[in-house]
Amino acid sequence: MFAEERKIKIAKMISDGKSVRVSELAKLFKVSESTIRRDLMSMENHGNILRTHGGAVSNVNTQFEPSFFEKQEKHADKKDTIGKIAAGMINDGDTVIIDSGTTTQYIGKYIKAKNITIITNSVPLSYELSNSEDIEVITTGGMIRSNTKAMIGPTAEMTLKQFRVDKAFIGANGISIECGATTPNIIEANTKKAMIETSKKVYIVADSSKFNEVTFAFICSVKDIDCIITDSELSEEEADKYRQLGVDIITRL
Amino acid sequence: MFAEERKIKIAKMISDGKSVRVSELAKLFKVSESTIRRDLMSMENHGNILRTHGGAVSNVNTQFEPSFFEKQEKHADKKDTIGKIAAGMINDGDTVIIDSGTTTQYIGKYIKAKNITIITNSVPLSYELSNSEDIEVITTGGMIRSNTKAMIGPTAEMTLKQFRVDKAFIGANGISIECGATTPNIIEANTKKAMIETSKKVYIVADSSKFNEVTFAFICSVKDIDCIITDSELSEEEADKYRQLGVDIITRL
DNA sequence: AATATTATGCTCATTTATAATCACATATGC
DNA sequence: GCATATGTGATTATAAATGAGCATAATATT
Repeated sequence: MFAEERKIKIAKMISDGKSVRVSELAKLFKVSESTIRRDLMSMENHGNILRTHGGAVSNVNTQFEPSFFEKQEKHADKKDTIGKIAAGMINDGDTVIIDSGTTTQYIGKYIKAKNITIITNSVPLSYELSNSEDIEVITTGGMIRSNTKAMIGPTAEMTLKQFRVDKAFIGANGISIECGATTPNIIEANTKKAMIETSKKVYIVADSSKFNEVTFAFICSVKDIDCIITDSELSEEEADKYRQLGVDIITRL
Repeated sequence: MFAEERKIKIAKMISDGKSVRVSELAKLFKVSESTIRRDLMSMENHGNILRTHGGAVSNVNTQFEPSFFEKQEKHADKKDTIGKIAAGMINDGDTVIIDSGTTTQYIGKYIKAKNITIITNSVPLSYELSNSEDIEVITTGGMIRSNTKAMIGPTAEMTLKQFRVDKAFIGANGISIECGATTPNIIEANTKKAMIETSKKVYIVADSSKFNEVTFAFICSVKDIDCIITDSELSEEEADKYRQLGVDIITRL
């Protein structure tokens, strides 16, 4: 490992939003702390990190615009857990679709499976996943919605028709027994429909606040859903309603 | 084994994401370390790689952190100017293809035209452009190459076939009168070909170090090119050779 | 507030890689 | 044939990267 490679990796860790510690980096790269300090010093001189006592943090707004992250802030810890649960459903060798969205975004950081293929219509997620050596990433293409960074529309749907995958993780803004899964944008809804048609097994990921909500555009009815991954604040009575319709409800690891 | 063959092989190793060591390359090719160093030096001057103490690494895994690497990346200022010139070619209402790559990436920040549609296969560029209200962004989709963050392959080509645009800005690693435009990766070359077929007018963007270089995979011949945007270090004699073949050469604003 | 703990900057020594030579061989053009 | 250019290998002084030791500075604990 060259000094430059090490610095690039450190820069990546920091720009991913993680803060780093000198001691940890030294262990991770198997070099002395002096070396790590020198790395951080040169990186700070180049301008993109901010050193702290004990390590370093990012000093710029990371690649994703604030509005995108602001959204993520709401229910962030719940979404994080949901992401972790969903990632655990992915096995070695799987082919998977991951929808764009603030909740599905969290799945990426917890994927441990090797040798998997992921199709996604999320620009930031595709970027993140493509840094992993164990994941082949395919994007759907399509028009980008500027606020969600989702690739949608006929192009995305055409791409999805070319594939057949094991599992699809779909986000939704509303879930109800009567109206199924819904989302505000009709084009995005169509893209989600195409994802569902492409997958053998359909997982809906949505925090508990989305239940008993109905938004504008229809994605699918409850019977089309194999499994809903949500957080533990969903009441047992509510969960049972879905279970009686044959939908698995998972609320914890 | 010719020197050029050796360089091409080294370039391929690096563009596959591997880092290379001078000592290993010397053993592998059965030449002295001096020779390997000379190879790497010339490759670095051509902007293809980033040398390190002991070897070299790829210089293209850096797209989301431009400010950190700008100083380290060779020809950054030239690429910046080229990007500015290219952006000036885009008029209000145009439909445009922008290829992935370190040079084309610079086009994004200078686009001033309103009400335009941009098709791109670059993940970071699509992200950046989608923040602009005046630009409709469409991505090609496809497999992501982890080091360049380019979406390539049959999916990308299929998407491109659905459209017809006014202008395409294509990057290339080598340009020569005899061999036309070339690039190291054959799948990426095919995607570039599809872009060229989709566009009425073809612009090649490449700094002057790319001239009289030939890399592995063929993109298009000189006669397929309408205009080459490069920097002012290209000699007038060289430029005239292309002009005589009907190619516009632009080296400054 | 005093003290303990931890992190830092600095210097130095060691290892390893590099640039700058020179020398030699092999093409290329006149 | 001769001059010139190009590619290569060997040599060596110079430079870069690293780790260790230690006094000083920053944080944590009592």
